[in-house]
Amino acid sequence: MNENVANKGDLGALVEQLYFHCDSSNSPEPDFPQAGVEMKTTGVLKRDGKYVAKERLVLSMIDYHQIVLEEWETSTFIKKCGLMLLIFYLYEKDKAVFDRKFVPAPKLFSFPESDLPQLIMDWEAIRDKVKSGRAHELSEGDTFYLSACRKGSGGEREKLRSQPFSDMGAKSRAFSLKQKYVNRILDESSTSNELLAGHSGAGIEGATRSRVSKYLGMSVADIASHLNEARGGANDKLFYRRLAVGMLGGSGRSVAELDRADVELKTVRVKADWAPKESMSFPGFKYLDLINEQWEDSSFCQKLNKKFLFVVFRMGDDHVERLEAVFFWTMPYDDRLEARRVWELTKEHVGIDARFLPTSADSRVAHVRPKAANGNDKIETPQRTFLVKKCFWLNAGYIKEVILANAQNSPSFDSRHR
DNA sequence: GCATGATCATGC
DNA sequence: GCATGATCATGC
Repeated sequence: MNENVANKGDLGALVEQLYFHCDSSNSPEPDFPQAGVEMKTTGVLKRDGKYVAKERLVLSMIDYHQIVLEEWETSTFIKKCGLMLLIFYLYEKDKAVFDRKFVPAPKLFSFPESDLPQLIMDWEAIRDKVKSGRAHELSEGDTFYLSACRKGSGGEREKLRSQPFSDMGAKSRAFSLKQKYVNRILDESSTSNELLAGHSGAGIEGATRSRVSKYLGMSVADIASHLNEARGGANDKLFYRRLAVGMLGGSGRSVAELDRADVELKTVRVKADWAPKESMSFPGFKYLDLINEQWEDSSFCQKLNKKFLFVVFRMGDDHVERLEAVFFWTMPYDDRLEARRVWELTKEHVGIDARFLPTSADSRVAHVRPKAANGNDKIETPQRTFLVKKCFWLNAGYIKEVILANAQNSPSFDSRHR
């Protein structure tokens, strides 16, 4: 056993061999078959006095040929990971594995009863995607707690696996618990294990639907008075977001239950014809960072791989703005490829002349535009010039497509708009 | 009326 | 001080 910081599996293997005197293996059986316990070693960071997950917790590999034959209760996954010994260590960069501290205390973990409805829905969503011959389209954004994350390193990473109902090769993936979900496991003080209080049986989608149903079709003015919210100044750009958060039962800027599931909340205001007033912005990038990044590691890619919750307000023909639609959305595979193309194009152009980046005419899906405090808010480019900060945007036209495809059930959806 | 550039308010 | 989510403003 060599002491190699780079080998991410080493610490787990060391603990298994030196402490528990057993072999590390990649078998579908739990690490301790007699006890039915799977051991997982994972890094944590300390933030504001609390332990938080360094990353998602990767569990067992997904066998595309096997999972389509399975049900949750008797699945390979639940056999292996139904009961886990979670061993945490404090991740400190550049520290050799032997020197790491094991904090907080290990935890014998099984999935809480209240999370099961959602976990099962997640597992089934992954299985059913493979069943429909779309294993190659899997995305972490497909699900809420349990996701299908990329797994494999170096050359292995690009190696494709076969899937049962399609000739397309699919990237190898493993079940994983989202980072935010692991944070909840770590958070001892976490009182609420509920999905959305009072609606746990329905999963996050169902719970969200029942939360907002009473507001659908209601005018913005009525919603605001219901929630005791008021528009701030003339430039209150977060008013609609506060309404959305309020309707979803959250406070401040976010809804705790959706945060834990790593859901990206987006409020969209559309005109009578369902066209958004604006394109949709994403976090800014630094020119100098972008040229050294890979797509998979870019923040744009990571955002687009999330599950989104759209809260759509529409200006009616009667000039009254209403809550028109609330729906979850995951970016379709082909559109993720197109977003990637725009990103790669941007990376290439930033390297040549950062003044000229893709505009909305260059792609159906995404473009690049400023996102800065003002005209003086500039950062350095590879050409050693300084340009105003920018970010990626999803085109308003693309967002319109998404909304039209998902808002059919809204109170005043009119098929003529399709 | 859209595309593009410019900027605001807020929370951490 | 900056990242974030969002909207304003202007020219074509």
